[in-house]
Amino acid sequence: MKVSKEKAAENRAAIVKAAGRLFRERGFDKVGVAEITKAAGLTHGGFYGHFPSKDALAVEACDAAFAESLDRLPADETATSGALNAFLERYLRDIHRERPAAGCPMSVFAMEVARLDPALQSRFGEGTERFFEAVEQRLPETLADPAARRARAIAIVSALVGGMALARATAQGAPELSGEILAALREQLRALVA
Amino acid sequence: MKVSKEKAAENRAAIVKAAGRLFRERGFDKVGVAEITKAAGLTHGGFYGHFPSKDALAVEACDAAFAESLDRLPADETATSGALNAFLERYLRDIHRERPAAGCPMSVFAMEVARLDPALQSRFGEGTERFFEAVEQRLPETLADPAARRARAIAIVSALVGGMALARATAQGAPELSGEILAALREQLRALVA
DNA sequence: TGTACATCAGTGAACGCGCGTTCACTGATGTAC
DNA sequence: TGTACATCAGTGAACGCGCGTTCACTGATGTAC
Repeated sequence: MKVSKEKAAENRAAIVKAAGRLFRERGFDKVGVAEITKAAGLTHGGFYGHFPSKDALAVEACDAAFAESLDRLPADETATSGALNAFLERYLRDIHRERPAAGCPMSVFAMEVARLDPALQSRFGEGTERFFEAVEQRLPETLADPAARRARAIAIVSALVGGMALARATAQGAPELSGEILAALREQLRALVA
Repeated sequence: MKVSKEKAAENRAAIVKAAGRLFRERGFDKVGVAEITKAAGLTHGGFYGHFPSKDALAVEACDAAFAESLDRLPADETATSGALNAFLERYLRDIHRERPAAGCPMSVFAMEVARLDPALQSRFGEGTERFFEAVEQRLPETLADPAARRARAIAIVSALVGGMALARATAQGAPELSGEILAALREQLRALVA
């Protein structure tokens, strides 16, 4: 049955939101269109009235996940190592490891993006670039050389993404190691921010 | 038709080898049993005479990939920053980004392992631990504190894994960024090894 | 050493299942008068 | 404002495809005599 334009827009947004959560939790391939629409309170048939394909939804869901994740960076962009440190601590918390569904898209998608839709790849690249820039802007002014600041930001984000991926990969099979990875990064990255 | 025991063992090894290559290239879910056995010069029907399931093959293929990758670390375990630096440079080369099929298993599997077979998860954890230890042993003796050495090794490996994942994810959609990531890590990690 | 036969590695058709996508249909919405 | 009707968001059955797994069969191997 038809539904008001307003309600239809809400339904579309609910699909994107559910997809963002489920894709991050289980990966693009392990979540079906039927499950996503069901999580949004709909049936799968109407999906293609909103999106041309599952891949197109993936692009929007990835974009939304990046936007959500960037919003978690300390709001003020002044170069205070304290604020950036707080962000790193938060990124490396157990809760982030256990709830990828609400977490950083790079730490869950990076390794499958290379094999997915080219449109998704360029959006992912844009999101990654914004992440690098955001971290670079928040590095303390002690690091004066612009090239070094940029490289430092890239190294920090790489360590966050790789560390979180390894911590999740070992969370069940080697829980102590998993916790140790997060602790080691909290400690070592402090030195790179200060 | 039956085949000699020797030939059968060769066939089994060929399946593991092909799986190691194909899984790393395209991911566990995107490569079928039929394609793997075909790459090994066989048909899919005989597969279950060698392995109880596709998951069981994945465990062996992952193990083999770790062994292969650890062999690439500088052979002598003395603490020479030069040898470790050479390994990092090699890890971060373009050729490694372009040929995941022969590369580090962590940089391709880490993000999907958490959703796969528990047996695979513990093997992956063991491989990761061996990687950390290998890097730690090769850190220069300037870093005396054992806890700091261990944390440093974990941070370095995390940055390698995350950086390679991000470089691959952006290789098509943002090629300049992809190259910049590898260059930044080569530069920044030098400081962490020295 | 030579022969007969049981074993079993490998073959290829088939099964069952899940998933992305399509489509005829439904009935509330929102517009034209 | 009220009524008739065209639109179209959403439904649920169905299609086609690929994949993991099974199984009856084949024929070379390797053993027993």
